[in-house]
Amino acid sequence: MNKNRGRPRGRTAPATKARIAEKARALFLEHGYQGTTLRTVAAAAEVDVALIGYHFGSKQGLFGEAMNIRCGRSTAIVRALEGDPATLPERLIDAVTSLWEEPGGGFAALEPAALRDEDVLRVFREFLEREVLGRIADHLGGRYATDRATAAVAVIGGLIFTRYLNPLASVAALSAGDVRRTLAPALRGALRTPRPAPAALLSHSA
Amino acid sequence: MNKNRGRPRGRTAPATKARIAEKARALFLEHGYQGTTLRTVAAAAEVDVALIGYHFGSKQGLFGEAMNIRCGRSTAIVRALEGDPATLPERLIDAVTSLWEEPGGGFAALEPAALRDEDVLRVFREFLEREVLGRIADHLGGRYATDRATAAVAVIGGLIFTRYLNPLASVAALSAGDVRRTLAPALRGALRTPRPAPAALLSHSA
DNA sequence: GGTTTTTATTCATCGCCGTTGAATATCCGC
DNA sequence: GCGGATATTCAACGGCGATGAATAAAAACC
Repeated sequence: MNKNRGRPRGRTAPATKARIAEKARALFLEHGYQGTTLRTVAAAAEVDVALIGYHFGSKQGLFGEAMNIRCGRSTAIVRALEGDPATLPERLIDAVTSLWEEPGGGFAALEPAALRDEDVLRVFREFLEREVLGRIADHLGGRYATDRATAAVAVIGGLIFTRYLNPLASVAALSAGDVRRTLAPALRGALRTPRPAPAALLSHSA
Repeated sequence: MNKNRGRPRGRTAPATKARIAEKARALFLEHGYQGTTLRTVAAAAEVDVALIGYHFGSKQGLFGEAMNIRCGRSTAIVRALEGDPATLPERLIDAVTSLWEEPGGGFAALEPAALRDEDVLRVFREFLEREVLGRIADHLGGRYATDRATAAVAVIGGLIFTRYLNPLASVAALSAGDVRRTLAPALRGALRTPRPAPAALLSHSA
């Protein structure tokens, strides 16, 4: 009976999906994850709600795909790994700050308030685990690669946390260059191949 | 007509309200803000959902009252600052892990999911700024004290973030001793007095 | 070129959520 | 002992994310 149902004329698939993702991204950036409902996304894309489920499976799926469009699968990290190992810490830190702060960068417009819910945090967790830790460990290689990459990820996560997610005045106030200068020694320490721990450090404290 | 309706016998007000807040607190800590529904709180307190609205106004009101019960401050950081400067990073890291993991420790019961709420985040921000950054900067002294303390706080914030608030498998899986061993080089790098930056590092990247 | 399968879309509905208004039973000041 | 304040349950509302069925176009098949 109804007319609007069924596959529309001449629409080759991906245009609609891309339009949904685009509108969703704009709304997520403006109102955060919670503040964006599938129904408003559907309305913005002039589409039925259920189509979002069809294309993206769930709201989380939509969020993941919509946000990964422009943040480009973090090729920034990959690029940072190439080049002089002596200045690797500086390049990694720049990659992170530019991810947020470059005009086209993925998370530029994300309000701290938009970052607080569990689903968004999960995205960062997966980003850090897969894109950052995995690639750094692969790049380092050797006996302690995982330990060194873990330490590096903790430092990078600290930068993200104290500058963007839950900004401390003293970190957020730094320029990108200041961040590089201030945090590079820590990251360099994290990446350094560990000497077998001296006994003095093991008979540590309490 | 109905039987259970109306004010019950002999109940003077605040017992019920306190019971609700208590159950709510436990559930918020266990499942986070989102993961806790008013209906489960009501069920745990053996009360109708609407009574929560009556006593607390809204879910946020309930959260605020339930969580504001206590906040303990710790002197662990101060103690860590005393002693051999050579092993200061190790002591600082131990102070943080023991804050969470010691049985009586202040944040032991905080589930990661509780991070969602703005008030909880503010507690961590103030903890890092006042308790950690301030004390470390005071203790270090000298020309670059603030920069060095900022870097240290970023590393410590990274530990808190990647281990407790938004746990990455590779960080959360470490023992407290592993954390010390893995992260101490990064923290040591952060605390090192910076040499005036060589030009090679400033003409850095892109 | 007709038939079948796959793809893209809307429609209808489900169960849960937080909130709100009304009903009702007890307590308390007068 | 009566009238308002208080404490509680009941019932419903609108909005959310999800899902299954219906349907129409396109693609694949023979």
